[in-house]
Amino acid sequence: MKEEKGFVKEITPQSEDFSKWYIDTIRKADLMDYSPVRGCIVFKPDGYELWERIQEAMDKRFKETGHRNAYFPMLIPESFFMKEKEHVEGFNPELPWVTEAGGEKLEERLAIRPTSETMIGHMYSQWVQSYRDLPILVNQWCNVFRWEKRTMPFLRTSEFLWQEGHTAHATEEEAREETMKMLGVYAEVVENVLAVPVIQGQKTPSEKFAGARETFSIEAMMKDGKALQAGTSHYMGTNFAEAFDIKFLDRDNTQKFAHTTSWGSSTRLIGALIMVHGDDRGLALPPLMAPTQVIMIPVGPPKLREKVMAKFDPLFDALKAAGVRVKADLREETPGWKFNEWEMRGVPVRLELGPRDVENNQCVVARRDTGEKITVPLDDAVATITGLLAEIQQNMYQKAVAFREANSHLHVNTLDDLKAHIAKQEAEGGLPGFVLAGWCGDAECEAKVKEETKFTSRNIPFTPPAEKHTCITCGGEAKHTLWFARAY
RNA sequence: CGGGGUGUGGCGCAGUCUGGUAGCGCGCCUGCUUUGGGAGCAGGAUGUCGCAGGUUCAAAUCCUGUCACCCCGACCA
Repeated sequence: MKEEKGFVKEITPQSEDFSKWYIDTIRKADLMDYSPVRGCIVFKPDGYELWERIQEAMDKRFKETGHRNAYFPMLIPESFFMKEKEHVEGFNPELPWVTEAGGEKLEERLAIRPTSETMIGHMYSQWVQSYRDLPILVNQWCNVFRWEKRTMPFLRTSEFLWQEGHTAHATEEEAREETMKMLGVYAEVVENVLAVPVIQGQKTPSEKFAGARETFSIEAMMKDGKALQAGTSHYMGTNFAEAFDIKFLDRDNTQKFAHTTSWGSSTRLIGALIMVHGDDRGLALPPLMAPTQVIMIPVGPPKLREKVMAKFDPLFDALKAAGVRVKADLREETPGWKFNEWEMRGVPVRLELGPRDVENNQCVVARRDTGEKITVPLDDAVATITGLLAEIQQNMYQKAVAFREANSHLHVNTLDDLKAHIAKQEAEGGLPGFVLAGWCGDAECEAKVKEETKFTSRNIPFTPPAEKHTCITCGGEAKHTLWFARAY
């Protein structure tokens, strides 16, 4: 790896170097560009295509679970925010406002939506009269604005693209079921399509969504050992229904407030994808996500190119016919240059075909995840490659699981133990990673962990170890077992 | 908004202390030779040194002001 030529250097566990690697990688893979507006990014076609794959996968599951897409306005009247106290307090500091239009001052200023609970709550109140109008199962794909203090491409930008699902139900039971169902959809897509393993669990009260009764999240571990919240699902209870007057007449002829949920996942997932699979060669994409799954490169001197192309073109067509997203790189550059370029862009499989291969009726197949190169008879090429793509998808997921396990630490009993653990890892060049600890349920105990170690609570896993622990901070009885980590 | 740092061709930087009219690597363009892991040679193009003012015969360099961006904190999908 020649660094002076402008290529990425090896990942180091230190997050300082890691974020440099991250920025470098996404810039060289041509995924995004910075916009002239602070904290906003431009999605270039290669980056946007990753989002399209996520959208496609999510949308399919949403439809399968009975949801439909709709669209709500981007500008939200200030008075809407005032209706739910926690919600205003949570979002006010980061709202951009429209105060003037057509050269005249507006009588009520309008926020550019940071999320749509308020607007949708307002609309639902008009759509719901009877229990027969429920449930409402609606999702919206849109952009939102949050004027963040610190931004990082994809992970946290002032404007971002996301999906937000908003549902209203007649009963608490049904709404709770919906909340968990959609968390499950997130986990399934992120694990099976993005090949990113996640921990499902419940957020502590201090980390829950502003205005929610309960928040659930999926959390993933990045290659620098930090946690990334990759999706959230909220049970709102009747908080928003009461604030926006979403009432219905039930079977028993009484007025009741609806129970609502919301759930969201964003272009942040692209960041997760990069930070979980990338390596010293740049991006690495799981086949189900890769815009290009197979890159075909003819090799050998141009004099012999015609002979090579006689075998190259039919193979290209055969792969295409088999449903593989294949691309041919016929540029004049030297092969080595092209190999590196496509590795950096994360293409899972490279196929080389040269004069020697034509002679032996074979081709050379290289996989991005392991670097392994194999020779395959031309007749078997399509079957081998489709099989290989599935195998790479699996392997990348398994590798990510193994990485997370290796950097997860169970049974940290006290704050001193945690500090010793962090010091030890830092001294040895390891990653502090995730830590599982008991917690008494007191917000002050939780806050103290953050103050002293910068580890924040991630979530209470649904499947905690059976043995009970004491609270990491106060040593009292642990009501919950909690994942702690440094987080993005 | 507190603490620190940086602004020099498309990208990354040197030059600033000690003023003398701008340089390096990558990239880009042209030509020839190359092509199974980031090619070689030759030639070429690209800068009002963040902005404004000041000092000086002379400012990227010194002084004053200002803007922008980045990093560390508080906030967050």
